[in-house]
Amino acid sequence: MPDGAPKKPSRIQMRNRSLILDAALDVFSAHGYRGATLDQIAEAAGLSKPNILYYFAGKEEIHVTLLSQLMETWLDPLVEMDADGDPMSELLAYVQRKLDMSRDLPRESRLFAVEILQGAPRMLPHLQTDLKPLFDDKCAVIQGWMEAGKLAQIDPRHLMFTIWSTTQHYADFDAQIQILSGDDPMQGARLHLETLFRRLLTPQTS
Amino acid sequence: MPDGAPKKPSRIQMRNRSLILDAALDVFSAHGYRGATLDQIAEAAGLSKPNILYYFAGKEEIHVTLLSQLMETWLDPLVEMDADGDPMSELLAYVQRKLDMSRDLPRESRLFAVEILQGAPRMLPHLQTDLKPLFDDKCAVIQGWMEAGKLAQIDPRHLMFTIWSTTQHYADFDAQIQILSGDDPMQGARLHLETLFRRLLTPQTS
DNA sequence: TCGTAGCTTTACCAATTGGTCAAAAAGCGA
DNA sequence: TCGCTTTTTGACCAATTGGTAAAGCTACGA
Repeated sequence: MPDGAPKKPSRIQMRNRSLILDAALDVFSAHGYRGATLDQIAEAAGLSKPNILYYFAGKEEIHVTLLSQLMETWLDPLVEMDADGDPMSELLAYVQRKLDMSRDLPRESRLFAVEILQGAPRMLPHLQTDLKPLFDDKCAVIQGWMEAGKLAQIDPRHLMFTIWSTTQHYADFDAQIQILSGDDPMQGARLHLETLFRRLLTPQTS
Repeated sequence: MPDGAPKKPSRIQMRNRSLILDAALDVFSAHGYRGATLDQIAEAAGLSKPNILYYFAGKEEIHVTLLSQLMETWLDPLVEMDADGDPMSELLAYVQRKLDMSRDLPRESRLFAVEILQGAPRMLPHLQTDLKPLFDDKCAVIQGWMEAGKLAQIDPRHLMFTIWSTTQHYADFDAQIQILSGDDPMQGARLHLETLFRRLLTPQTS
């Protein structure tokens, strides 16, 4: 029995674990951590509650697993922003990738939002170790672009906040947007944000 | 016993009801409706649980009362936007008022956010009857300003979404911002948003 | 000062919660 | 097919939940 061998998971394990995580994503993103119940998750997954606890040690482990997986997905669009590419194209492409995520992964966006809203009790370490260095790095890249005259001057950190808030808003506040928006909001959002950030970032040759 | 007389509330009633609502704002904004418990609210208010239920019929009534009161406060900055004022000043002032609310009333902002995030189950009627007409009205005003050449052209509805998301972000995602922001974020936000919306809305005389 | 309306508390529900356990069932390699 | 591991289940538990009932306390006008 070599101690480090984690024993590859069976097909059943793979299937049920992802069944559970998918159900948990539904429930946690809709009710927050405290508002979610194992019974809801079990029913949504089509499994019995004790069976859920056969695959995960407890409610918290499910939540933490979900958040850890999400962190990667969430940072990916920012990682892809290339310091050597064309500044305006890179930033606009980043905005579009973030907007795509709001459209394609609204549950994940809400899970993230509700966690931060509640003070990020289970995610502060992740934010410190994963997000913070990446954020500082990319802000420096943007600062460099601005100093090179490729983009209009603006505080890079607040620029990032603006990108995040405007794009994620379409997932997180969907209920409100559905009420106020006439036609398909997402198509309009695409054009709107493209215009917004182009006007904001186009350098003025005085 | 004249039936329509609601009998003015005593001083004790006034004090305890507002004590409860303030405590409930803490708890609901931090955990959402399902995640909040009457015991938490009772402890935060410094009253016993049965005493809480003497003033409110139940958990839901507390929540609904809170949301109803909030709706007024929340719409007020938009109501104040004057169709007869200077367009650019009016819009920039609106942005600053919204940002002030994020700084001064972060709990209220989060209560609103968490309610919308979870599908606005207890607020859809309010949004329909209170927010929607006001929103349509103000969008028409902005549209008029743009057609008069006072502001650069952009979809007024998405402009409103952008104002809401960028300003409320500083209250709702405070936990994240604290990690990523060096100095006081609010002062930076003020300047950033002023620049942002000025660049976005300044008409280009081609 | 006393009575009564308004306020508060103690004791208590029934339902739901996260979680346990042992036994049953289902897979599955030989 | 056998025998063993993995998976699933039903019964159960202590703690917490929203809420109730009734008794006790307090303020305050007559």
